[in-house]
Amino acid sequence: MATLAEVSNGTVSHYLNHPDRVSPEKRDRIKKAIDQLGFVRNNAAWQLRLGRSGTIAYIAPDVSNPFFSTIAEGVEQRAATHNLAVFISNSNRSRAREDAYLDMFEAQQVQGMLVASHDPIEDRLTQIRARGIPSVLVGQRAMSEAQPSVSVDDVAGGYMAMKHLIDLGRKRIAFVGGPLAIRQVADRLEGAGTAVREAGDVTLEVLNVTNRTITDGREVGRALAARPVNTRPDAIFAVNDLLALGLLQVLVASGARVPDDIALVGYDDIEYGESSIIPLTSVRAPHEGFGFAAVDLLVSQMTDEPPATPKQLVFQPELVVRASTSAR
Amino acid sequence: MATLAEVSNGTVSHYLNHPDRVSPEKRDRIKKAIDQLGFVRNNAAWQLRLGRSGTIAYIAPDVSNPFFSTIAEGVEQRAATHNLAVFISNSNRSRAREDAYLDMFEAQQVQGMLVASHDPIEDRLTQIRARGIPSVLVGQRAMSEAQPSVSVDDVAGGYMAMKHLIDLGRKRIAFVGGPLAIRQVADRLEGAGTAVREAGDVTLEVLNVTNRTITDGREVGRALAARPVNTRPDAIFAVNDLLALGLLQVLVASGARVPDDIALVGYDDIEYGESSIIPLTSVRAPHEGFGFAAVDLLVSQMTDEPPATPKQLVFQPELVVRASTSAR
DNA sequence: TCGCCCACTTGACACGTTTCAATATCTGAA
DNA sequence: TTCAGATATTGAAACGTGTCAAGTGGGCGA
Repeated sequence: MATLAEVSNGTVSHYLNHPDRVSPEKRDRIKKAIDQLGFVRNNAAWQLRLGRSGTIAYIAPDVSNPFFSTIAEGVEQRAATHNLAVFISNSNRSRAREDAYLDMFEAQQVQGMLVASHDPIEDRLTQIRARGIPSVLVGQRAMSEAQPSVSVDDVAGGYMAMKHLIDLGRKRIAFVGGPLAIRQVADRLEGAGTAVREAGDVTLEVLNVTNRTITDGREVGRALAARPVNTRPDAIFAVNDLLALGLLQVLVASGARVPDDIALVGYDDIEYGESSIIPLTSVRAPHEGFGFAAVDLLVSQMTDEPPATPKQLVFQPELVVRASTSAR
Repeated sequence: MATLAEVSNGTVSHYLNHPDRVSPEKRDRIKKAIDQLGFVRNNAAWQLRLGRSGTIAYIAPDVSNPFFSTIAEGVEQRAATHNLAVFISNSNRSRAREDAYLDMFEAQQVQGMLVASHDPIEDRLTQIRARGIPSVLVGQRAMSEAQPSVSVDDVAGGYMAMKHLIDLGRKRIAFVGGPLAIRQVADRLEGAGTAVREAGDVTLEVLNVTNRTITDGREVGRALAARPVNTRPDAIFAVNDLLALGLLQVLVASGARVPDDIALVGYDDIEYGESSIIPLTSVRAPHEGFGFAAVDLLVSQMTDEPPATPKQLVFQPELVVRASTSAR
């Protein structure tokens, strides 16, 4: 490359990084050579020399869940303003793949990681941080003070959802979600439990699932539909919208009237909830703000400024009431 | 690192790559040093030395469209079996960002790219291929023989959808989609047009949109709802499910009966179509197979085996009829 | 004892870039 | 004319790894 333009590679480097420092004549020669060869700067070498990669990673448990892909979009947008590229990856809810990606990104020398995980992963992130790569936990409040996180107050969200159902006069309420080892799930259930205890005369049944997908929702829906009518719950709080959509689909198909027979509340307020069979009441967290805030927090760590905002950002959710809990 | 274990870096390298070639004693010393330092192989240097990165890229126009995120999942899964990591990126339907990502991935020395684009991008891919990085066009059939692609027969799909509406007896049909510069859109319209011409007594109105999102669908929906009833179409073919969902939502809210007043067909058969207000009739392409096939095609190029399958894979779509076109 | 082979280890080099000190060339003022 | 200073260019060093030829030493057979 440098030889084709008949200049030293030092000059080529200057051309690329400080074009003003190179004479118009060589500038031309180099430009011509670049075009001719279709030259692209080798990033591996560049990284090696500079010691930084200009990239950050976003690890999501499930890209096909709109909740996470919406966040991804916010992340990308904000990262672009910082001249950072984002590697999105999909752990498919598998801790093993999460680990593999963490390893890979560390080797890849990303400058920071945004990790949305369902598993307890803070220890791992602490190790990685010790080796110089900062991270932000997304969607799960960090236990440790040192670990920044961006999350929703899930206890409040759970309370909100359950209170709403109770205020509608429902008595036999089901909570669909799991596993309880997942922090977000446990928190939402905790909030819900508080509301139930306050009410006094309401029973709460917990229906466990493993994956929190539409498919899981359908399965629980079928199980409920198979029950004798008088043992069915009269309201359901689903731990996320995907589950709620699956439930809704099967319940409606089986002839149950929503919300008359069964009222339904979801969580996350994904875009498709609004256009579902019965538009879905849901607990909404500000998705876009999520991505933005996470990137800002990460960047403030990367640049070593003392972060202006508190390290653990907790958004307050809000309840969006739609047809699935209110007769039209 | 090497100094801590008191061995040469050559030995460390052997330990990492040919552990059998290093004595048990040093093996221990090195292992200890690795643990103590939390050593992770520097990927930049590794890449630089080896000249390959072990990664491929998947560029999608819109990660939040489930059609693309479902493909992403298939891609990941298949790539994992080849020991390849996948960088997913989101061009947000912007050609400029698409270009930026192509540059970045080339500099990153990915070993191959899967590109799902709405824009004519083959020239760009040809250049990149000339510099040694193979690619597979996803969702759009390549014009050039040399460019592998995985796509759906969109002309057939468009024909199918329109034929279905015509067979229902609909006469004033609208096609919602755009811009026509997008190959997929043009193909689907072409197929639809053929069905209309065959029928003879059916009129086709084309309603243009720019982004093919739920939001765009809602907008067109509002415009239609504002029309006097007798000038409204009695059936709509939306160029993708997102549009269809947006349309559906607004039309139903405005009191139109679907499918009685207006029948509606979408395209892609995303998961949420089935659980929408009125379950959506749609043209289905095998998403998962898509991702698998694309990775296989890419790998066969990377390894230089003559690819066993033909280079341009075209899947045949199938029509999934649901409530939005059939009274229950 | 000598020589040979084997197992293990080493050190130098290369990959493609940036940076930096050093050199070469030019400009304008004294 | 000379010299200080600016400007333009160069070459070497360094980043962290894998590879390879070369080296060390030990064991074993003759």
